[in-house]
Amino acid sequence: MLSKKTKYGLKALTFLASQPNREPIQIAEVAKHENISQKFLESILLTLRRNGFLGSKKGKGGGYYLIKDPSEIQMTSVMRVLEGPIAMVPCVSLNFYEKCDDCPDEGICSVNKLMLKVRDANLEVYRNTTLADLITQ
Amino acid sequence: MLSKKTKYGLKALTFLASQPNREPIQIAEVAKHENISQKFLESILLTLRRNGFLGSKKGKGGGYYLIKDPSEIQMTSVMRVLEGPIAMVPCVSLNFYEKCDDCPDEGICSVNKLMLKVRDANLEVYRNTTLADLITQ
DNA sequence: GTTATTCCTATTAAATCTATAGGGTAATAA
DNA sequence: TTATTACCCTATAGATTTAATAGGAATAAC
Repeated sequence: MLSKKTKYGLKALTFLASQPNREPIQIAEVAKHENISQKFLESILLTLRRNGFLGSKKGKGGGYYLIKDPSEIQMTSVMRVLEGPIAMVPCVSLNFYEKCDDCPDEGICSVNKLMLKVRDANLEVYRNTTLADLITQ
Repeated sequence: MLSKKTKYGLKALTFLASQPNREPIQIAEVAKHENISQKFLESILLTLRRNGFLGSKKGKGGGYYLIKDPSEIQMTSVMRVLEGPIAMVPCVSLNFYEKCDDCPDEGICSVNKLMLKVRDANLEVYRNTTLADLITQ
């Protein structure tokens, strides 16, 4: 299952990307427009800012805004920041590799074999989809 | 993340599929060979039997065995039984469709748009992979 | 200085996953 | 028939993760 964090984060990014300009938009406005708990969204937007997707401005007239062109934001990076590893098991993860402690040999592991295919298929989708592709005209 | 239930279930299926014949194999033997808690595995094998993947024989000399040819067992059905829906959100699920309560219109939802692609990519993998493909010769 | 807004930490509530406990039931061999 | 073996089933506890809330600190505009 996709976590609500990722779901909300994607919706927020899309909303910001669909703005006519890059003026700061308040958290409250995003939350209202996308039906998201404002406090929860607050922490999500913070994560997105810390990871280089958003800029922010404090005080009156402040808010969040995209700092890249939507067509330059790949879903691979968005998913990794919000949802975590793209691989379903650590032993096939490119960025978060870990050996399974219960598995003596990855080379003959059926789970490894299947999840490698799944990872590649997902990567293919995420690499070829940018934020710009998700905006409905 | 892939649940341990699915992971263990896949390993058990592969182990049973790699047996030279279809004689019953005891739970204890599967558990030992695959480093799985026997009690946990017990419930997983039960699920697999109820869903038509395995047969079982009680009493002395009993155990579990495959009742289909490994090449006829698609990963789509295995994953649905063990892991649940293949889709990451209910609004793009083929077998478990549900409308998102926070989303007014799926047609213009960026999450829906992205997860549709992901679902299709995963289905493609699962449909084209059978248990036979996971056995290492 | 007042107001509006983001920023940050900690905590709680709920849900899910993993595993264990403990026995019940059926089949088989002798 | 008796003992044994092994599957069958339910309940529950512990651990982890997720989702959301609370409360205030810092910053900027006016």
